[in-house]
Amino acid sequence: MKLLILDGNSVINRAYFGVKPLTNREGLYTHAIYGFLNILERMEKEEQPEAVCVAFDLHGPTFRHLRYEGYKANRHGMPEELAQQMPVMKDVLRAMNIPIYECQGWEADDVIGTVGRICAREDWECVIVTGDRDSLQLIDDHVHVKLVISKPGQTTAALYTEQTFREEYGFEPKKLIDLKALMGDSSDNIPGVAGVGPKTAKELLAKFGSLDGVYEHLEDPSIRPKLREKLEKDKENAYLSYELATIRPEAPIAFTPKDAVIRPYNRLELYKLFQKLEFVRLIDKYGLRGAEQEQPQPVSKARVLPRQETMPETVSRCAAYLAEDGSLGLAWSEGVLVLTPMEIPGAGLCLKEKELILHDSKTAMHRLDDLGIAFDRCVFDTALAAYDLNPSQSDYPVSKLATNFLGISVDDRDAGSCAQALWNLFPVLEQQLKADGMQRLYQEMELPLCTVLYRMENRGISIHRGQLEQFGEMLSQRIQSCEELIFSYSQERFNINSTKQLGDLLFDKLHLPPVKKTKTGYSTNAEVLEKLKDKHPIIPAIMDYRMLTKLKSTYADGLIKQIQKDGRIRTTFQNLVTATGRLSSTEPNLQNIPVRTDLGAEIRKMFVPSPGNVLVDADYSQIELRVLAHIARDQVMADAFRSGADIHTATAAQVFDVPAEQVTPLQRRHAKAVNFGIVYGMSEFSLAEDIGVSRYEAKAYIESYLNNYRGVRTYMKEVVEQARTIGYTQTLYGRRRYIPELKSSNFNVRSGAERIALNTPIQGTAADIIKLAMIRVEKALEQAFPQAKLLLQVHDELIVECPEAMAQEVAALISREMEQAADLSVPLTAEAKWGKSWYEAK
DNA sequence: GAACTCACG
DNA sequence: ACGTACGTGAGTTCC
Repeated sequence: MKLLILDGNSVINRAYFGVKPLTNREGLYTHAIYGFLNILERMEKEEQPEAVCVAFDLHGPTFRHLRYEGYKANRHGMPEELAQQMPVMKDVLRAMNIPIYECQGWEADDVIGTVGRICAREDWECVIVTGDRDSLQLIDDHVHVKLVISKPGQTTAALYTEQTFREEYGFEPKKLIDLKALMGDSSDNIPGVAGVGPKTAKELLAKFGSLDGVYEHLEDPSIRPKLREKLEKDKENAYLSYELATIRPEAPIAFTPKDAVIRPYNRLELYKLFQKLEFVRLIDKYGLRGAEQEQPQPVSKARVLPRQETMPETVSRCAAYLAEDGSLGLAWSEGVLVLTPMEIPGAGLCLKEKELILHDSKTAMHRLDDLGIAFDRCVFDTALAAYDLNPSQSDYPVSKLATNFLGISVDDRDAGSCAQALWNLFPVLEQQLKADGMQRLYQEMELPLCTVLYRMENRGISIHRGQLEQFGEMLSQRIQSCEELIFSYSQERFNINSTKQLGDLLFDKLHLPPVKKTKTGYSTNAEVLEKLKDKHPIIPAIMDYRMLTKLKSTYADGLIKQIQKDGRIRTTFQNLVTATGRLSSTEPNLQNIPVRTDLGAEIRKMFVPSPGNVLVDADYSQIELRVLAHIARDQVMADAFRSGADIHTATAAQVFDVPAEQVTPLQRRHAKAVNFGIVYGMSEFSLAEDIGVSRYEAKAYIESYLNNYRGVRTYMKEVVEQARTIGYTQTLYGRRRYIPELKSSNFNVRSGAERIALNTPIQGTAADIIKLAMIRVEKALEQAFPQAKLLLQVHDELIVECPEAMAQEVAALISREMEQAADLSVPLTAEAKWGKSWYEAK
């Protein structure tokens, strides 16, 4: 068992100097707290302790800590910005249920030493986190020190054990006191012996072993007369320094390691504090989103199961967890079993006919595959359930769920504890899903989809490597001539990829008018370049360069790297990532393959079917607007869709009050922009920007739009209002997203939240519908055309490969299944095409 | 690691 | 008066 104790003053001091000053809108400094939490999180991750606590000096950050950092302290001994953060820091720790130890008349070091000694007595390992080398004297076989070293931009920590200390210093940790007694420590007001520095002190110790040893051998001939004189003169100081440097591990504190065992956060308190500190990202990171609405969790809902030698074959349901190191934990109603990676092959494990509880089932299925363990049915995925309960978190490790839902502490590396936790989490999460009205969403959409995604990932898609390489070579040539053109204009060579260098050239040397600024300098993005393209011939060349290098590095070179031995590329579909319920795609991302430019779309020619097959590509037509028409119950928009008309033309006809036949292409283009913008909660400013009309005109468009689509106007207002009241917004199928920022007093934060509240039900419902469609398509193909395989999903589009001969029928089946996936008040249409490449099928 | 840019729906 | 469109992932530069 391991306890982590932070030297609070030292750590917050490191944090304070390690990050840029930051205040919240009330002017309260927050950066030291942020940095402290960062270090705490890092240390917990690296050390995986069972218990955590913090020691503080009672009088706040001391003069010596600051001097140590080279900081010129004011007359109060510490900067106001740090002093201010101390009480809030302690509040945060209290909300995290991390005990704080401090003791009148005793320094934090003494308290830490005391804690270390008690740990040793109870056979706990104690790891001290500090930025201060003083604590190194406490090292023994139970006590280790994690020394935090902050360099600009990064913070690392080195673990010191007896051995590593000895390697660095050449003597035992306790002798650090003798060293200090001799050399002193100006930052700590320890005088030492005048004229004796680190080098001499080390030499003396190496020879005579200790301070006493040095004075016993004062007459030793190896001590030069001058040095002997200094030592004699400051003997008293040396022994005083010895006392001062000695940490006294006898502070009168009530402590046992059990007091510090990691407990669940006080979620509501921590949530409120993070809100106050405006640590919005931490709210998600700590899984606190929606904490306002929750009932307090019971202390512990977990059952501890006894370890067993084997799992009986009669067990019909079990939880299985694969730890990072490859060991497998199994937990069932009576017991828990752990198999190390070495034991797994010989265990003859068969999980067929068992109902499995998995954590991130899609990944788990791949890994079980790799191990050759047969399995069949996953009845619950704990990570997926946690994601559905709150999709805004950054990740869903078992440790986090165990803390939040069971009130226990679990090490993510311990397969047995994790399996046990999964077993215990299952009923709790299921109950919570039910309570939040997401049981059907989970059982009928999310869980079945995992198997579909798992199969799609296994299948991959075939890529024409040769053509892709050829395309890359062509790009290289074009990039080179583009570069030459740019340098002929710039009169100097520079790194075109560097926005800093490019900005300097365009706006300082060539004196082009800066259009926009970023946090760090001039903006040079496509939008800016577009506005400048007529002002200097270098601009179009840069635009070309950007396009070409993007295609080369991300797509040509990037995809080639990912091609596997069988000529296929396999993406990972992330189903636990987005806040809206969409999927995402990584390594590689196959959801952002170019299509908008002709040259980019060439990439799609390299995505090809297996021999003898075709790719069928089916996409929903205007699914988000149809969803909007349905959810907003907008009769006018619904009628437009029912009539089968082009929605942008119909919108233009409404907005500009002309017959549909008389809508000009420009009017249609503007109406299309409004249709899109509405879905995102766009302002008139942005619309004006987008379509190049005055703000005044843009406002008139929106007004006219909302006057015609009355249902949409009402919806926009009501959906935000409801979200503010209940704390979350939801899709047609009950998927939730908590949006606490709706109550922010910061205009920007609140406005952003309102747009999210408006957009999420639309984007999320569309995502739900295509998920249902995927399950239907996979099933229908399996039955009717088993050679046809679903390969990719791109938000509103499915890509299937099938033998050429059945293309037409398969296409018809896919579009039918997609269209019937949801029953809305407007028709849902999906068009399917096919061809010998993705390019042709689109 | 943060910032910037750009690819997609 | 504010600052100005939702959701993603990847490559590059710079501190």
